[in-house]
Amino acid sequence: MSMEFKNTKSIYLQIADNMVERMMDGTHPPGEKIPSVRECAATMGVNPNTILRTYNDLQMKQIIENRRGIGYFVAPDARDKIIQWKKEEFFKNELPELIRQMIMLGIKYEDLKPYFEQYKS
Amino acid sequence: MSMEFKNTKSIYLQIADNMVERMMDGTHPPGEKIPSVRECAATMGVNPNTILRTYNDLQMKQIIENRRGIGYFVAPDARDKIIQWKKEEFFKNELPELIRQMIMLGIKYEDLKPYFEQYKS
Amino acid sequence: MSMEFKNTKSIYLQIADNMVERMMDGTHPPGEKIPSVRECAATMGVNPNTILRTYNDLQMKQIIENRRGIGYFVAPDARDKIIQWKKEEFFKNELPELIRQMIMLGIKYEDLKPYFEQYKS
Amino acid sequence: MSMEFKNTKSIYLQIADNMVERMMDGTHPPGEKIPSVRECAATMGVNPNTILRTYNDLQMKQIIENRRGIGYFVAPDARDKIIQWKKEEFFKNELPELIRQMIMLGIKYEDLKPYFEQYKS
DNA sequence: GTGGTCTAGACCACC
DNA sequence: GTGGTCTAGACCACA
Repeated sequence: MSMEFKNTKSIYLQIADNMVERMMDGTHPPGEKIPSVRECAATMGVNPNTILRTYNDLQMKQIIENRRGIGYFVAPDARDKIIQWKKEEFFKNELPELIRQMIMLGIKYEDLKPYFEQYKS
Repeated sequence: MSMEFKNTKSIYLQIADNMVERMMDGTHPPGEKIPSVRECAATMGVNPNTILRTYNDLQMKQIIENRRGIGYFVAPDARDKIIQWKKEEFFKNELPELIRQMIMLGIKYEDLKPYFEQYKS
Repeated sequence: MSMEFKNTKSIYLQIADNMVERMMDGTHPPGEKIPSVRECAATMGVNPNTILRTYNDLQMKQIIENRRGIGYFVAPDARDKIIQWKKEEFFKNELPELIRQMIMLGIKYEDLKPYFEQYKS
Repeated sequence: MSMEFKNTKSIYLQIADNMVERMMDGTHPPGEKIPSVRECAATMGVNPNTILRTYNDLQMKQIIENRRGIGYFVAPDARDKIIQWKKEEFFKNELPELIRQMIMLGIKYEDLKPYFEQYKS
């Protein structure tokens, strides 16, 4: 089984997002080993170098750590790091852009409500 | 004065967004001429080819029209075209992704309220 | 002419050191464009991907900047960034290790003097 | 208790440095037995293969000797061997690089003095 | 077995 | 022309 990728974002970043989600939902808890570069590459159906790029990226963000010759592990405080990183991105970049666009389109705050309730499950 | 660009989105698309906003806020009303490729390039501080790409893009979306030898003009129904295009994009692509992310970060619908009121002015 | 590389350090890091030195000695002053990835690869006699790695590394350290489709440029405050980075490395990692070793070998502070005077030119 | 390792140098070499220091400071005097591969691996919290590599390395430098079935022993002239080896390394490789870097950073010979006195104890 | 580096070469978006 | 991404595959050091 190989993952499906959008064409609008580079694969290695989509995989990073995917890994991050799996850390947040408990599939890869803090301190645990994540799949090896080669294994992950096989699973995702991409080149090992692509995964290496993903892992490098996450390592730089201090979300995963590398133990030489053993593999990559989820950092103990990975969740904090992720939330901090994503929230910053959300409030600094995405939300203002979102609001700007909604104003332009005449969409009001209240108009969003039904879309949120749909996901309340 | 040259425009500021983010590195996460291509310049010609950022300029397109910019033009579209100026059409929506009345700076470039329907039927009016917009700046020539060269002039716009100079204003923005970018390569004329980049502007050309922006204008081509907007022309394909039927938001602007080209009168050979004279220049580019805002289409009579530009506003409708823009709203139709952007709304579709918003509800189909952006909103679901937004909600997914907010759930992951534990941000609630109500948390957005203050950000909207801030822009009510 | 291709650069000479040691075997103890990866090529892309040796090239990074090389570039940094050229920024410090004025060959690549702040704000100036540095050789394109391909050009530099040809000069150094290595694969373009290797240079790309080097440049990515320097970009992350905010020593060089990227202007889309145009090339890489030395950051305005590159010198400060470099000195800050290298000094930190020097006093935190290298110097203590150096002193520890000198003590073990019975080399005294004064023994270093002649080696420094040799480079006074 | 497991040893702390830097990521910039291979573990087996860091352990070698550690052993060498303990020979110089008298913890492991010439002729004495050093901990077995397994014991050392347990103490350090690493894979026995890693220790084996360390011991092989030191054996090749004639700093330790292997008596089959008994264990590894500090060579009678270990101290001389170490000093000879380290001094050569120091003056040939490390010192020139050190000086080059200090010049680039504008650090002078005299600036080092306080750091040495601090360790005089 | 693990990751890290490097090459060669392709294809793409962008300026 | 510029950089960015991806693949395929080799070789290495390390655990």
